[in-house]
Amino acid sequence: MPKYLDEVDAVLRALADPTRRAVVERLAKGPAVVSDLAEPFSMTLPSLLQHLRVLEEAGVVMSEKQGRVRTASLRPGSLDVLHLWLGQQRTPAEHQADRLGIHLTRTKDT
Amino acid sequence: MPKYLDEVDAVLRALADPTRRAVVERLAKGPAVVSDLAEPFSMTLPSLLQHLRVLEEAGVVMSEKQGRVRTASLRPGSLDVLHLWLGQQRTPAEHQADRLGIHLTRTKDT
DNA sequence: GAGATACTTAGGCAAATGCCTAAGTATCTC
DNA sequence: GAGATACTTAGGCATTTGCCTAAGTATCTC
Repeated sequence: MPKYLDEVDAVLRALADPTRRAVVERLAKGPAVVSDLAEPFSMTLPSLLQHLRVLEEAGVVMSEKQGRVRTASLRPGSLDVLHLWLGQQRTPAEHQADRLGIHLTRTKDT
Repeated sequence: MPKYLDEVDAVLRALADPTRRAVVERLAKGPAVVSDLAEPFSMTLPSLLQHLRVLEEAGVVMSEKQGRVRTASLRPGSLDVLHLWLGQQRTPAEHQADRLGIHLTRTKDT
């Protein structure tokens, strides 16, 4: 697997979990201290920290400890690889639609 | 979890697996018959079919059976929700950069 | 209609994942 | 420096995931 695809893999794995996405959504609004980050979840601190570690290893989140407090934040641009990958998975029909400026609406009944 | 987030969840879960991403990459080039789809993978047909089912349930792939042959294809626009979600996870700094037309390069040593 | 094809279903199993409790360790506060 | 804080590490456990083999079922081909 090429180097950039490893990154896509790590990022997608990280984002595949709802808890981790919630963390990302929270951090998109700005940095947060670990305990504050954990507060809204019905989950123990160690569990949430594990999620945070996954996000960090995927390069999506970074964190720094000052004293006994660890502050986490989103790593800017870390999700760009996903946009890139997604862009490559467009069907010929979609490329065609792009050229015509048409927006295809999906038909999915749920 | 709001309705659209369920979709994000399903799509991200589906794309979190390398085999399933490879299938998507293949289908981005055009529809394919199940057995042809399975051929490049060192995996039994039933295993690959399971992946295909996950992709279908996530709405990323659709398939149709004619006779004894099932043809799978990407469902156009199914990945749009991801673009949408990704767009919402931009940091204030990134929004700022957008306005200035600056492309942030990530510093990651590996 | 007998055999080959192309899936499909069912069941099982090992490894990965997500979560928890319990017990640290390092700082901070008084 | 004693107790409170804020993580951190370690270990365990149930569920989910990804994969397999074996045994169907529905076409197609001759």
